[in-house]
Amino acid sequence: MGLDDRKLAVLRAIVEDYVATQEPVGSKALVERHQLGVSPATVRNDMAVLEEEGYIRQPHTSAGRVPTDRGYRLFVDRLSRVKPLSPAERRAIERFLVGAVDLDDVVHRTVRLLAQLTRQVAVVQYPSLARSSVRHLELVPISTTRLMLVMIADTGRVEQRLVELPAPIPVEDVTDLRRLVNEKLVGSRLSETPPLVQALVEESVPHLRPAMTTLSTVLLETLIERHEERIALAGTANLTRGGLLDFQGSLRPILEALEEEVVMLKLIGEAEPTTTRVLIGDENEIDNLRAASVVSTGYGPGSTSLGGLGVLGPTRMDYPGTIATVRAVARYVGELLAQN
Amino acid sequence: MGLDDRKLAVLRAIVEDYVATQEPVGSKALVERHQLGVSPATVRNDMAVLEEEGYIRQPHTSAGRVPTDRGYRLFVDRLSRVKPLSPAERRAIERFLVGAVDLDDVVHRTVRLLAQLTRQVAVVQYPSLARSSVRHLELVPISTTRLMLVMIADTGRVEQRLVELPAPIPVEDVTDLRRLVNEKLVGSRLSETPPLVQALVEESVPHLRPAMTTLSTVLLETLIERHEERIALAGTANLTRGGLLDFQGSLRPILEALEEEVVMLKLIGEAEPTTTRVLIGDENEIDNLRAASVVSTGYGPGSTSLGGLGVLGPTRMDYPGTIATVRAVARYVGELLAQN
DNA sequence: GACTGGCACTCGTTACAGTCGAGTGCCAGC
DNA sequence: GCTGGCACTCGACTGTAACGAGTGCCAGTC
Repeated sequence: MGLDDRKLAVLRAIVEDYVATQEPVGSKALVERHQLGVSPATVRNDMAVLEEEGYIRQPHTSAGRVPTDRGYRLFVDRLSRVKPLSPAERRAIERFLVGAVDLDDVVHRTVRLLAQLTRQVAVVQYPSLARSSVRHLELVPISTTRLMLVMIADTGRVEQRLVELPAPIPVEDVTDLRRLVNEKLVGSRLSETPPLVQALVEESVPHLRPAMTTLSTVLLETLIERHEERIALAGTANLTRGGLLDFQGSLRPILEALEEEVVMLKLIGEAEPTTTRVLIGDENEIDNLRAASVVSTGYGPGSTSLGGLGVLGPTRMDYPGTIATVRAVARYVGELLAQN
Repeated sequence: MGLDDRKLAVLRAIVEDYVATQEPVGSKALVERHQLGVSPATVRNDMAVLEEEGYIRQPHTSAGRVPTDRGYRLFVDRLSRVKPLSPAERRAIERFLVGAVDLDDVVHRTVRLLAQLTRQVAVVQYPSLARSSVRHLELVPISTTRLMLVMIADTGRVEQRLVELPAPIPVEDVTDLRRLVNEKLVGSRLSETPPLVQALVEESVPHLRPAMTTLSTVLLETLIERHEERIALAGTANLTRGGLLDFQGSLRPILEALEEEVVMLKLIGEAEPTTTRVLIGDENEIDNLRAASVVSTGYGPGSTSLGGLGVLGPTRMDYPGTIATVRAVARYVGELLAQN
C-alpha cells in the first residue's frame, strides 16, 4: 500500500480529468494539464502501481486510465475537500425555498432545487412520521357508519384514512371519540403511540368500545405501519446526460429502482444531518444501482433527523461539489422546517 | 385518395407487423404472413400508392416500409377494432384495485396497474378539485395566530394549508369560523365557491372579520387556484424497452416532459369518460413528445369526469390493446370512486 | 535509487473496398 | 388488373490497411 504523495496526486488528477472529460486519461495529457513536475514516463510507472492496487484500470490495452470504484472511494475519503458553494448557489437555495406555503410545497421545491443544482436525480423523503409527533386528530363523519380520520403531525404532514364502523353511531359519540383520542395522543411521538392506542380501547366506556376498537385498528395500521414514508423525485432527465456512457448503456435498472419507494427509502432514509453518506458503484447493496453513486444525508432541526435526502448519479460524478450541495440544501430545509 | 379495400388491408398488415417486429416490413414477408391473396408485386404497387399518400415511408431506399404518424392515424380511426380484454387482464384489474384503503392508495394502484398492463408509462390525475365538492372544512389551531386549514372533498381528496392570522384569536372564535365556513361551503362545487367565500367575508360579524378575510384569501388561493391538480406517474422504466429505436434515440425530452406536471395535466386532463383520445406523434402539441403517442380518457361515475388518465409510449405501440386497457381501467376506477 | 528519454508494441479507430441480399420499381405478358 | 421476371439500389457486413494514442520496458543520467 505504499502510495506516496505523488501517486495520490496522480490519482486525484486522473479522477478530476476523467470527471471533467469523460474520457480515459493518458500519462501525457496528465502532465500537460497538471503541474506534477515529472515526466510522462514517471507518471506511467505510478499508474502501473495504482492499477495494481486496484484504484484505476484500462478499458482496453492501448487506452488511458479510468478510476475504479475503489479509486473514487480513496478520492472522496482522502483526496478531496468539500467545495464551498458559490454565492450564486447560496442565493439560489434561499430564493427557491422562500415562499413555500406548505409541506408539500417545501418538499417539491427542495427536490427540484437539488436536481437543478447537482444536475443529477434528486430524492427527498417527506418528514418521517415515526419521528414526528401528533399535533391533532380530526374525525369527520361521512355517514353514520363512516368516518374520515385525519392526522396532522407537527412537521405539517397530514394523513387521512377512511374508517368503516361496525355499527352506526350518533354524532355526539364522534365528538367523544375525537376528544378521547386527542387527549391521549396529541403531543406523543408516533413511534410511541401503539401502547397508548391500546390503552384507549381498554379504557373506553362500553358503548364506545366497538367504534374505538375499529378506530384504533386503523390508527395503528395506517398511520404507523403502512405508507408512513413517502418520497419525492426530480431530475430523472439528468440521467441521460453524458450519453449512454454512464450506467453502462442501460437506464432501465436505474429507472426501475427509482420507482420503488421502498428501495429509495432504504437508500436515503437512514442518514443523520451531521453525516453525509457516499455510496460508490459496487458499494451499493441494490443490484440495480451498481453502476451509480448516491450521496445522501439527513435533514432536520439541529442534529435530529426528520428524514433523508440525496442525489443519485453516475459513479463519474463531481463528488466534492455534489456533497457540498446536498449538505447545504439539507441544512436550509432543516432550518426551514424548524420554524414552522 | 382512392384507397380501395386491399390497400387498406395492406396498411393494416404493415402496421401490425411493424408493431410486432419493430422492423421495416417488405412486400414478400407481408404476403407470407397475411392472407392477402395477391402477389408481392401487387403489394408493391399498393405500397407505392400508400407511400405517395403519406401513410408509410421507407427509412432508406432498399428497406421495407414503416408506417408514418398519418398511417397510424388511419389505422386507429378505420382499420382496427378495440381488442376485448382477456379474462386474465380483467381479473388483474379487479384484484389490483380491490383493497385500496384511501384515495392515495387508489391512485397509486391504478397508475401501477396501468403501467403494468400496457407496458408503457402511465399517468393518472388525482380527482380534480375543481369538479369535486366540499365535504368538510376543518380548522385546527396551531398557535393563537396560526391555523391549519384542512379541506376534505367528496372524492376523498384532502388538502391542507397553514393560515397565518393577522392577530391572535381565542379558541371560541375558531369554533365560530369553522361553523360558518362549513355552513356556507359544504356541498358546493369547488369551482363555484369564490362568490360564496366572498359572501362569507361580507356577512361576518366585525370581530371575526380580519380572521375571516385572511382565511378566505387562503381558501381562494390555495384550494382553488394553486396546485389544485396533481398527477401520479409509473412505468418510466418501460421507456427503455425496444432499445433506443423508439423515441429516435433520446429519452431526454420525454423524461423532461413527464416531470412537468402542468404539461402532463394538459395532456390527459381534458378527456371525458365516454371518449378515448389518441394523440399520435406529430399530432402532439408538446414538442418534447413529437416522437411519442398518448392514449387518454377521463374517469368518473357515469359520464361525469373527475379526472384523466392515460399512457404514453412510442408511436409504434399496440393501439387496439392499449386503448382497450385504458378504457377498462378508467371504467373500474370510476366505479370504485363512485362507491366511496 | 529515482527519474527520464527513447523505442517497440498493442489495439481501438477510421477509412476504404468488396460482397451480399433484402427490397424495390418497372415492364412485358397473361 | 394482376403477375413473374429482372435490373437496380443501398444498407449491413467483412476484410484489410494505415493511423495514432497510449503503454511497458530499458538503458542512461543525476
